[in-house]
Amino acid sequence: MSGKLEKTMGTVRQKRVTIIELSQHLGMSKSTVSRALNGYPDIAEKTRLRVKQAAEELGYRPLAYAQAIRTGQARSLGLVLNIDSDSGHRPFLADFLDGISQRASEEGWTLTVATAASFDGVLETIKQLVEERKADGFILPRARVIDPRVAYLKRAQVPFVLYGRTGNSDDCAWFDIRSEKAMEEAVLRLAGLGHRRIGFLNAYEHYMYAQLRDEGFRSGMHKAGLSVDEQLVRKGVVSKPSGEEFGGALLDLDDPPTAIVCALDQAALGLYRAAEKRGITIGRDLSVIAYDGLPEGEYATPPLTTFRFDNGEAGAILADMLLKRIKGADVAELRMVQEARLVERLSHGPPRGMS
Amino acid sequence: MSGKLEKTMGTVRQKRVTIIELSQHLGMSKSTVSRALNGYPDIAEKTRLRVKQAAEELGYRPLAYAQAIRTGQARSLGLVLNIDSDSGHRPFLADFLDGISQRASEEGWTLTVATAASFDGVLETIKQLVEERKADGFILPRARVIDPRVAYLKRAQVPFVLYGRTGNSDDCAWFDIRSEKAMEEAVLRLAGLGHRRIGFLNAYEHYMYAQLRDEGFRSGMHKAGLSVDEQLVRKGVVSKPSGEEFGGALLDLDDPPTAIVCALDQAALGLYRAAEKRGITIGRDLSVIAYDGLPEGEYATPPLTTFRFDNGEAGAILADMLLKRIKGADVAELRMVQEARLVERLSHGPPRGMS
DNA sequence: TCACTTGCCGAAACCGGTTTCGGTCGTTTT
DNA sequence: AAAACGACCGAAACCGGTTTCGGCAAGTGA
Repeated sequence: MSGKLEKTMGTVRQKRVTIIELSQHLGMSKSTVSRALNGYPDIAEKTRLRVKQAAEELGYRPLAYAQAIRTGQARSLGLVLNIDSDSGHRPFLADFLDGISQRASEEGWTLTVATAASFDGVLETIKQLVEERKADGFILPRARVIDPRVAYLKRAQVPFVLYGRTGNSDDCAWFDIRSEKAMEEAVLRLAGLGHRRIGFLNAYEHYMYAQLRDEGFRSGMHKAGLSVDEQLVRKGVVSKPSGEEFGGALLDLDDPPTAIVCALDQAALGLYRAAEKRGITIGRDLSVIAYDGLPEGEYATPPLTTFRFDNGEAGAILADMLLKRIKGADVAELRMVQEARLVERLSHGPPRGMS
Repeated sequence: MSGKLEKTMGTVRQKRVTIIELSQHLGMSKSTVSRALNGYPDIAEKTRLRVKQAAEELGYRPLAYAQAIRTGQARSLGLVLNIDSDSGHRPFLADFLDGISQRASEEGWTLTVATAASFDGVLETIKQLVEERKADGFILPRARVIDPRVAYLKRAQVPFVLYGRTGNSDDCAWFDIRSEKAMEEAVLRLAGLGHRRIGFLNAYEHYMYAQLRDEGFRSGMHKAGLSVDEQLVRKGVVSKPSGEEFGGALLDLDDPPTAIVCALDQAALGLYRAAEKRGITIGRDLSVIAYDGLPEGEYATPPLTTFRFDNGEAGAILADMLLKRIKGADVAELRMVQEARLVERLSHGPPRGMS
């Protein structure tokens, strides 16, 4: 019988069994209990079993923050989002989060999420989390070519993993989807259908992925034996309105493209509007291939051909990497790329007049 | 000069200034420093200023977990998601999260997110978080009529707020959107256009919102002077496939409805497919009004008329309530409802033959 | 048989804060 | 002028764990 400790009256905050109570119940010192539970080798196996069983019975669970004060680990992964970020990136979040926190949970870790209103705010928030030690490491979504988050975390010696590469990610752990390959494939496929004037709606070039997708686009054009008309490539189109604006600009050219590759589904969706306003039928007069796999794309008219990747998987991989990194793994072994998968729908086809 | 503490060599984990160092720097005891920073009244204002300034200069920031061990608060809000939940609910998440963590950040709190694979798992995860004290309170999305999370948290005396009401939420804090009102309005509007046979595709009735929407639907029918044909109301349709199945069933009736109200956009989107397969044109042969404001709805053909609510706002409100609740506010003052806004698009109109 | 390990555990220090308690000093009351 | 008081701060306990260190008893080798 454990006795003596259930005396507290009804309304008091649920009593919790502490390590001291557990040790008293067992008739041994709390240091022994602690070491038994934490797998120290100088505890007899028999004792360890007794302790574990009693802990189970009494429902003992150590306070995370009490442990942290000595170990220095909060057992929490940090993720800082910024709100004003182009909404094109938002839909990912749900799956991404699931992936991360699922993997974290398996190890008894949790995910600490914070948001900031601007990219500068993100850095500030990360600093705060680091200084208060609310997170032991960070997942950094949407790597930038020059990324101040990376600079800070390196200096502060805090573990992190990148979703995407940076301009110089030699000494970083990262995971990325080879979206440049997807862009190349998009171009090649369009060229294969007979398109020769192919446009490209890209994102802001301070995002590393935008730079990579640009390379992919150009590489595809090169492989297809086509030359890039710089008039047909536009940057900074990451939203529906900008997609409509820049996409429309391409359509209004004297010699408009017969196909447009979009780095983002959102841009393509904006382009749809521009085309509609001009009486251009996508899939017939104009081919479009994009990237992201947003649910809206499936319902657009015509359904949008796009590249998709499971962001839940990405989240899980990143969480796994970060966990390993925190536990001391070398960055060199924490790098990984995967391919996006083409979802062929009806927004692309042979150029008008060739069908 | 603070002196003496910068001796550590290069590669060591960034040195942090502790309260002891700060107190030494100031030439006073650490208890005085602590109380000065925490606003105790027995500290001279002049002293408090000196301390605050020095803290600022040295960049002192207390460790969250070191504070927690004495105060018992981790300064973190808990949110436990379940993965297998019908995907119809997922898109909300991004905005919702933003809202929560934004509000939390303003108070120096963070958001701890965990996921579970099943609803039972959610309860287990919450228990774990509570016992380890990784969160001081919880936001419970998607209240159920009988909600085990509520039962547990009440017993454990842990603060929480509900997103939605439960069957008996008298002694709970909650925020909800009056979706029953939306359903009523949908019916009234359809009836006003001349519809008399109106169907209803509802969600699982163990969700409180489903029960409320059912009431709203019936209330609308009643106010319109229409009687409810039970044949035309179906439950448990929360996904695209089930929307197609159950929606199709309604369309296949001998005397099919001329309009269908959907408790969820996902259901409506499934219904769109069913209609398409049967050669029925939505907006002309069949009117549809749904609820959620998913982005897909805007791109569906025809664009879906639906009720929308800003989930970022909901998140912020819930976080605010939870914070207040944790600080001791009474549940009676922590209740709030808001209305969803109708987004009129092209999926509804007068019944065939009346236009 | 005695010194030397080795296995196992308890005592106590420690982590970095917060909170309680009591003491000093200048000021007011009587 | 003594007593009472209030403002202000320091010493020390405390929170609930983890980790270091030392000691005892049994086992081992010479």
